[in-house]
Amino acid sequence: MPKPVVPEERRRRRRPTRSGTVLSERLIVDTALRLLREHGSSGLTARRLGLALDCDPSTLYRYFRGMDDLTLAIGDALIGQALRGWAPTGRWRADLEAIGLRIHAAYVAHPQAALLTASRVTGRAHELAADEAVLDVLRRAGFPLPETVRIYHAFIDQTLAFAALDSASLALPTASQRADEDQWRSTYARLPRTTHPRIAEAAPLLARRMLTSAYPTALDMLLDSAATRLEQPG
Amino acid sequence: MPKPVVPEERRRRRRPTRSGTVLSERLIVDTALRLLREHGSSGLTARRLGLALDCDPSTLYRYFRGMDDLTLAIGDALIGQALRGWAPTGRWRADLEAIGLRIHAAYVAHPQAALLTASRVTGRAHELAADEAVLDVLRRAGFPLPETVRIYHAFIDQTLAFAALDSASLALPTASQRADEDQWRSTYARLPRTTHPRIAEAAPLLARRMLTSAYPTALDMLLDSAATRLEQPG
DNA sequence: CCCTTATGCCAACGCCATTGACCTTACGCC
DNA sequence: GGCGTAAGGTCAATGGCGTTGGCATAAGGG
Repeated sequence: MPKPVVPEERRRRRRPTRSGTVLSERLIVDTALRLLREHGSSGLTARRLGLALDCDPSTLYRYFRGMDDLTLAIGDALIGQALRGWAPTGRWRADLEAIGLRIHAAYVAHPQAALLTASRVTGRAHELAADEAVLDVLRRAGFPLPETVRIYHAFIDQTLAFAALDSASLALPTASQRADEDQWRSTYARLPRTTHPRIAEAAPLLARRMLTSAYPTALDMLLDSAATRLEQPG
Repeated sequence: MPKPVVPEERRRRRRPTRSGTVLSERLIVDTALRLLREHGSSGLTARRLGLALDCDPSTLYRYFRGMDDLTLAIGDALIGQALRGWAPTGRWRADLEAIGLRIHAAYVAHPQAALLTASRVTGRAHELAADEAVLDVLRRAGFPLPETVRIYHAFIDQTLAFAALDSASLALPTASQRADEDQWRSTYARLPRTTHPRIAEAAPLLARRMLTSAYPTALDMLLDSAATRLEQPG
């Protein structure tokens, strides 16, 4: 049977590690984020984390049931970070845009971590707070309940989905991340007009646009559609 | 130095494995897809693949440079499957809807494999064909070139992003995949009305809707926005 | 101040991908 | 039809991984 994990708020004894550092959930998560940034999305290992914290890898199991549990904690930290200090303005479209862009930005700021967590539903505190905020904005805007739920679902999943996708390309090892303008040119602009005429004519525009995230555009289009329905119900 | 890999079309000798089966790229990829389905997205290992094919794990390195190379081959197979047999109807909105849903469906039909490949850009033949098709539909519909590129980018990334996200939840080990209605009830419906009033009032609707993919909704909203712009340029 | 037990540490297990050396047999050539 | 070559299957080994059970020790409540 696995060792029991004591929840952070119940922790009484704080016994320092042999080298003197005192562990905590917070410290572990922060260190994990650093390792992810430094060693890539597969660079977070119990052994490495133990090395970085100067403790035995097995000690981590006093704080998390396993690496997967730690992963979820990392995800919750990202969401918490995204909404810290946010407050609604009362203008529903601006508020939703802000929430979406903030969450997306928080994930993309830690692409290696986002890759591991963006598609996990944690049900933890920060995530619930974000959901409540989105629903509240929509209800106050005047959307009926079924429409609110419909839009909420599309909104939140689209945000997380783009966060994961955009993180994936950012987290690639820099060797294969020559996905800059030159890379796009060499892949798309050299296609012969005879076989791929549409790509050929669009190549310069594509080369410029594909370097950026499509999330802001997709978000605007989603909000366009919602606004139309608010004006013309049914 | 790693062993050289002979491309499939150059293969001359077909030496059977000790148990008599004759290997090929095709056979390996198909077996890999089966293993992924049976053992989950982390269940594809060289050892297991060797066991299933009745060959030594190291034999696989005669066919692929490594497991990552095999992963890309799997992704290529999925894309090919998505496009097989599609033809445009001339109605732009229906065509885009069909392309999006087909790609999304092909990935989600192999969620464990999709998880590994959906966010990898290959630039290979089938992917280029899909891009050309989307651009062609938009241009024929009458969108100006910059608008075409803008919508294309949002459309294709939205499709892939949702494919990855939806695959992720489908591919979870069945133990933690109690994300059915009961799970949603226990997570969301038990939140007190005092702290999370919006979630509380929406809980029944949420429990039903969150079980399905938000992609069709998000796709419709994107196409709504595009249609509006086509009618009212600028 | 003492006892309990939380918490850190150690050693070990069974996985994993990958490699280099070896061997055997299918095939192209004469 | 036989033969030499090298393609391709196999073996053994390396160093990494997550995770566990047992153990020692010191923190902190009483």
